[in-house]
Amino acid sequence: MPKITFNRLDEDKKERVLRSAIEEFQAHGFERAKVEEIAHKAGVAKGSIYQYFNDKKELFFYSVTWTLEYFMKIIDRQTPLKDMDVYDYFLSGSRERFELLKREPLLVEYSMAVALGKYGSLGLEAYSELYRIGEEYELKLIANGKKKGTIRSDLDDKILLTFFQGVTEKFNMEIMDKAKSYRFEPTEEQFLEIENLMKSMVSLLKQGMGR
Amino acid sequence: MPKITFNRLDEDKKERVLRSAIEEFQAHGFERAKVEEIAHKAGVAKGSIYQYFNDKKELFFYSVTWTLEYFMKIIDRQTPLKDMDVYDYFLSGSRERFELLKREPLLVEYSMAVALGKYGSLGLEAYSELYRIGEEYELKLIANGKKKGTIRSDLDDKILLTFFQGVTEKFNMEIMDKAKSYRFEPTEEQFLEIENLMKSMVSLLKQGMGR
Amino acid sequence: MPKITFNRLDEDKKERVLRSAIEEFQAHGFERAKVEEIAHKAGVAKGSIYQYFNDKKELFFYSVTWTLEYFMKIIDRQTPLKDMDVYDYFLSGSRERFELLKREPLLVEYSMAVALGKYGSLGLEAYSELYRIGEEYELKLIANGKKKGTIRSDLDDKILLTFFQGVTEKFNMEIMDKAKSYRFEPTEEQFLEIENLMKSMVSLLKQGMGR
Amino acid sequence: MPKITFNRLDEDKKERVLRSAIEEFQAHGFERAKVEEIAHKAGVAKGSIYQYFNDKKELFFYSVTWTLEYFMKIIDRQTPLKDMDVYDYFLSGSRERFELLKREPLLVEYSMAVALGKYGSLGLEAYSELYRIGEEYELKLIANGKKKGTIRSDLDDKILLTFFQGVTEKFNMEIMDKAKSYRFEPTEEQFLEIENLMKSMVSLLKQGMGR
DNA sequence: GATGAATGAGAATTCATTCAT
DNA sequence: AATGAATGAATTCTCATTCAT
Repeated sequence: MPKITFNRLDEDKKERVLRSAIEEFQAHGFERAKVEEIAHKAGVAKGSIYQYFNDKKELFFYSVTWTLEYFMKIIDRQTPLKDMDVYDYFLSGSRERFELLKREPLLVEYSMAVALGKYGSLGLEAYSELYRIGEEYELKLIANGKKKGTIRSDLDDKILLTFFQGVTEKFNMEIMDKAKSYRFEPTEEQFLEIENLMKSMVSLLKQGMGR
Repeated sequence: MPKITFNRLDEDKKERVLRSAIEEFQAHGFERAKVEEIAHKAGVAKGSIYQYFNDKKELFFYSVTWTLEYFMKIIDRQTPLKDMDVYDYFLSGSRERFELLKREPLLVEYSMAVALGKYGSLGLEAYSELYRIGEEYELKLIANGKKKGTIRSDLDDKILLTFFQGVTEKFNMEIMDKAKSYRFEPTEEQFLEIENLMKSMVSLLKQGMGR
Repeated sequence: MPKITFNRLDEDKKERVLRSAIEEFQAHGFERAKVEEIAHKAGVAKGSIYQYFNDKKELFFYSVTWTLEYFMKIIDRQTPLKDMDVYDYFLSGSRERFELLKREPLLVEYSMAVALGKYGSLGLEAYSELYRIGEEYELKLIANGKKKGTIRSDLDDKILLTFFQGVTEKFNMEIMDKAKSYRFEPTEEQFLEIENLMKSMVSLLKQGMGR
Repeated sequence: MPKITFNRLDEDKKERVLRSAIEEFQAHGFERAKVEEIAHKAGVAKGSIYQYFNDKKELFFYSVTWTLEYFMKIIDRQTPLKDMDVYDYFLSGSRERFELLKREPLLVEYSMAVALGKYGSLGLEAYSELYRIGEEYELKLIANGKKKGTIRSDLDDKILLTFFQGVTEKFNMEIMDKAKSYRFEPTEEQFLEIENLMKSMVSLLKQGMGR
């Protein structure tokens, strides 16, 4: 969706532009984010932004897409997932996210913000595809769980999914908040707090969904 | 927080102004909401808005406050709550919200949007007080539950709260979505679907948190 | 120039309105002075101001006129002046102004501000008449002085007037500044400082203009 | 104090903008001066003004600063001044000002207006520094005069300064008024009138301050 | 391709003045 | 006569986007 000009740029500049955009969007929201400021932070001229993208909206969309693709690559690499247990899925996801958060706080927060609808319809549009994929996958896990007998079968799959999502979303946000406050050099103690949080949640999930 | 002039207005006009504002904010977000449009919808002159509020931001804040107070009054009236069970609390809350949604879809959606952070820091500021109150209350219910033996005591109260909130928030949004799509004249069947949703969730909550 | 309505008011209210106006004009200048604020300070409704005056400009003009008339009355009462010496005139004027300043700092400062052109063409218009009268009088004194031999006759009357005005204006401002800083209860010492200032100036005037 | 953008402009455009601003401010005062009009006169777009300055106030400040700096350069060039006599100082200053007035009536009038407080606190702020410098210099001349015996020593330096300033300010305004009315092509006769005015004033100053 | 100055549509805000009660 | 809510013209300021260099 960016113009060809953008693709021809060297990776470094591309990344600078996108990260500047994300920082600015996160800091001020879409409307109040200034193209000039984005350009400045990226070390390029304001006009250049318009050589790369048709308009601010397109830059926003692409910054979201880019972020999600970044995660997809990582997640793809990390999760063989076939026949994984829902609980393990959740656990592994959280652990990854925690690691990721230390490495890429900006991107993690950005994707969360978009996912939670903080950018309104704009963000959801860009996000919807990924969302659908994740949901599909989770439903598969739930179906598997039922078959294997690790998940109660008296409730509808959709309902179990809602439950699962509710718990994991909230929990992930909690972890993010914690991790953010530890930001630089999380101590062993803090790491354990996070671990504990995750285990408790799995316990709740398991007990709630289990038969 | 509005100017005295606003308070002296007759109820009808006050409400028209606030509802117009809420509609506009919901439709376009804070930044893109136009004061002129709000005034027009309310049937007053643009300048009048500035006789009532110092600026757009103040109008926004007050529209949120007003919405929340509207709910508080209703909820106060409906919930004696002393020694209520967490599960019942949730159930009763949801039922109320469902009723409310039919009566006041605009306000319910608005408060949800604010609560979920869709208006960014702006909204959270206005909302934070109410949020704290709700949380406190829920913590009390959890503590009670533990004493009475209806809630497992191997987990921290804070963690149980996170679980509780995660499930209920998601669930409420689901209910809202359903209700919105039925909007006018929900059939018996649809009503049952909602009922079922609520019961399932209580079951999940109970099993997850119960001992 | 005010409407009949204004003249029918009791003295107290008239004065409150005018003084409020003057305060506001002095504090913020004509453009930024708010009619609402003037009304509020005077304890009347904004609309009432428009029952008294056609518009803000008229209120301003009248406040200037009123101030000048206030001074005229006092000066008339105090100066029999026939055949007075220029130096005595100056001295007496200054002394009066000093006394006045303690009693009516607002009005004195206001008239000075108007006279010095701080209200632009607006103020000068209202002031011009009084200015002409004062100048005429001073020219007469100068002519007298020449006849009596107390003023050098090698210079033009107009030039001597310019000199006289330059010195007295500056000097009066100096006195005003001093007096303002002493505002409440000027001590004996401070009074002497003012006295000294006045005498020095007369000496300079006398020596400069004298033969 | 202007933004970098302004500094990068070519001299011609910079000057057009500043002169337009000054014209507009002089014609209508700060409050009623319209940014749009300034831009129009300068032949640039309204928005451009805001690329150059943060707001109208900043434009005003800079227009004053620029004017004063313009004079400083000229005056620096013209006055070696070491050990100059107060009277000569005055005379030279006036002559310069007269010349300047023919060349730059707009700037001279503007600086006078600012100096005389016609722009209220706004203008004085920008002007105060220069004012202090001038005053300091004049005090030095007075002290010198006393030492050399050309100035009476029975009066305080500060008082003599006040006298000096009062006379020169008024006189300069008189010269300005005259010059303005002759504007283009002052005849020999008119020039003599001005000369005469200056000489008379020096005589008055000398006699007043001399021993 | 890069740059950054120029543009102007668009929105918020102000406040003198009007006018119904 | 008094009041104060209503009005909208007028102005400042913002910033995405264009375009000449």
